[in-house]
Amino acid sequence: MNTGAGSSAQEPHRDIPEATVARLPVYLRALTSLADRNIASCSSEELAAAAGVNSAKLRKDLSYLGSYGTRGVGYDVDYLSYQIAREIGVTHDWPVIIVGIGNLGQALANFSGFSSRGFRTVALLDAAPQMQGRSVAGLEVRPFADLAEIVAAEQVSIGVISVPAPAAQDVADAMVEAGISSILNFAPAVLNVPAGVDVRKVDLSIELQILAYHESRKAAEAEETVDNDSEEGITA
Amino acid sequence: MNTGAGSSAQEPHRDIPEATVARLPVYLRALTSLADRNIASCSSEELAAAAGVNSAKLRKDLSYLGSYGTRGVGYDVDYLSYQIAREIGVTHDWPVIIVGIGNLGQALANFSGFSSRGFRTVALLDAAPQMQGRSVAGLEVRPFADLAEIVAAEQVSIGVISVPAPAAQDVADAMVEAGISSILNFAPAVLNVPAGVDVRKVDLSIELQILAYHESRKAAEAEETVDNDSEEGITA
DNA sequence: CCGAGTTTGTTCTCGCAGTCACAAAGTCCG
DNA sequence: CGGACTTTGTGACTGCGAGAACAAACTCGG
Ligand SMILES: NC(=O)c1ccc[n+]([C@@H]2O[C@H](COP(=O)([O-])OP(=O)(O)OC[C@H]3O[C@@H](n4cnc5c(N)ncnc54)[C@H](O)[C@@H]3O)[C@@H](O)[C@H]2O)c1
Ligand SMILES: NC(=O)c1ccc[n+]([C@@H]2O[C@H](COP(=O)([O-])OP(=O)(O)OC[C@H]3O[C@@H](n4cnc5c(N)ncnc54)[C@H](O)[C@@H]3O)[C@@H](O)[C@H]2O)c1
Repeated sequence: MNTGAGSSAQEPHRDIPEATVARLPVYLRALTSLADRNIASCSSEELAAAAGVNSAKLRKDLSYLGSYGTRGVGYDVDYLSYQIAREIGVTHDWPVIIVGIGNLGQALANFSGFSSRGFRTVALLDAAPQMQGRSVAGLEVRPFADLAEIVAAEQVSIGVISVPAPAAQDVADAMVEAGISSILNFAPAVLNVPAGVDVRKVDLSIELQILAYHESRKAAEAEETVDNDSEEGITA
Repeated sequence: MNTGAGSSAQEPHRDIPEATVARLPVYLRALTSLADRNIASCSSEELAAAAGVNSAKLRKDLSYLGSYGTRGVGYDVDYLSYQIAREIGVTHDWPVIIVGIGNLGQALANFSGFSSRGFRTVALLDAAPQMQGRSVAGLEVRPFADLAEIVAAEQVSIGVISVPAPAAQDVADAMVEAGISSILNFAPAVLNVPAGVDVRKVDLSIELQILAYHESRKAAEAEETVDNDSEEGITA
C-alpha cells in the first residue's frame, strides 16, 4: 500500500464495506449528540447504545477507519467525530441542487438539517412557468433549462430529484449530462444511469408497504394463536 | 407444513426473506405500470428490467410466494399483481396517522401517492396550538392529546413521525401506548420501542452522506489517476 | 401426437455481513 | 513499580443474499 502516490494526508484503509458506510453517518450523529451534552469521551458500548447498534459491530466498523480508540478508555468524541467526517468527506460542505419544487421539494428546501450536516442547497429548479422567480427558503426558483449552467458554475456533484415519476428519468439524464454524479431520487421510478453515477432512492410507499407486510403477518399470527395456541409445540 | 390451522385461505409459503419483502413493492409498482400500458403478461426478464433487478433474483423472490408463473409463457400481470398485493397485505387500505404537521408533515399529507398504494391518511396530529383546527389536505389538524382516541376509533396500526428529533421518542412512546405497532420515522433519532413494534427510518441526511462518501472516493481516485496513471500496474 | 423452443422454478456456489469471544494494550491504584 | 481491571481491535464462525446455471414444464406449430 501507499506505493508512492501519497497525494493526500494519512491514507486511510480502503474498501470500507457498504454496510459500514451506511452506518458511519449514524455514528457521526450520535457523536454530535454526545458532544452537545459536553461528553468528551465514550466507550464503544455507550456509543453503540446511542446509535442503536451492537457494540461489536460498531468497533468493527470503526476499525475499518483505523485505530482511533484507546484500550481501557474508549473514544475521544471530538477526535472520532472528525475522523468519521473526514472519511465520509463532509469536513467541507457539498453543494446540492433540488429539481422539482412542489410539495416535497419545498419541504426539502426549507429543511435546515441539510446545511448543518455538510450540505448546502445552492439552487432550486423547476420546469413549471408559474414557479419561476418565486422565492423558497431564501432561494429563487430557477428554470430547469439553467441546470447545466448552475452545475458548472457551482461545481455541483449531488442532485436531488423530487419531480413526478414520469419526469424523473428525463431529469436524471439531464443531471448526468450536466456533470452530476450522485443522485438522491424521491420519485417512485427506476432510474437508468451510466456507470460511475450513484443513485440512492427514498421511497415512502415502499417503506409503508414493508410495514404493512409485517403488520399483516402480526395480525395473521395473532389470529392463529387464538385458533390453537399450542401450535409451536406441534411444529417444533 | 399446514399442521392443521388452515384458518385463512390458501396459506402461502411462510418466512419470506427481508430482502425479498423489500423488493415486492417494487415489483408491484412495475406491474401496475405495465398494466397501465395494457400489457397483460410479461416474462421475468421484462419485469426484472422494469423493476431494475436481476431476473434470476426476481424469479427467486416470486418463488417464495408460490408458483404463479407459467413456464414457456411468463406471468399474468393482473394475477401476479393481486398475489403480491395479497402477500404484502395491501388488498385493503391501511389507516395511517401523521404526527408533526410541519414542512415535511404537510408535504406527506398532500401526497397523493399514499392513498393510491393501499394507505389512507385518517388523521393529522400536532402539538402546537397554532396548528389546531387548520385544514391540511382536506383534513383538520387535531391535538396530539387525541392520539389514543383516534387510534382506537380508526383501528390504526401504522403511524408516521415527522416531528423534530428531540420529540420523536416521546411521540413514539405515545404511539406504542395507544396501540400502534408499526412506525415510519422521519426524525433523525434512534427510537427505542418494545419488541413486536416495527420501526422503519427514512433519513435524508444519511442518504446524502452516503452519496458524499462515494463522491469523495471518486474525487480521490480521479486525482490519483492524474498523479500517476500507471499505479494499477505497480500495485497489481 | 410430437418435437422444437421458451421460460419458469430451483439448486449450487460464493461472498458479504453480523455476532461471539478473546488476546492485546492501555489505565489506574496501591 | 506491578498487578488488577477495563476496553479496544480482530479472528473465527455462521447465516443470509446474489447470481449463474440447469432441469422441469409448458406452449405452439406442423
Ligand atoms: N410529497 C411527498 O410527501 C412525497 C412523498 C414521497 C414521494 N414523493 C415523490 O416526490 C415527487 C414529487 O412529489 P410532490 O408531492 O412534491 O409533487 P408536486 O407535483 O407537488 O411537485 C412536482 C414539481 O416538479 C415540477 N416538475 C415537473 N416536471 C418537471 C421537470 N421535467 N423538470 C423540472 N421540474 C418538473 C413541477 O412543476 C412541480 O413543481 C413525486 O415523484 C412523488 O411521488 C412525494
Ligand atoms: N423538511 C424536510 O424536508 C425533512 C427532511 C428530512 C427529515 N426531516 C425531519 O422531519 C422532522 C420534521 O421536519 P419539519 O421540517 O417538518 O419540521 P417542522 O419544524 O416544520 O415541523 C415539526 C412539527 O412537529 C410539531 N411538533 C413538535 N413537537 C411535537 C410533539 N411532541 N408532538 C406533536 N407534534 C409536535 C411542531 O408543532 C411542528 O408543526 C424533523 O425531525 C426533521 O429532521 C425533515
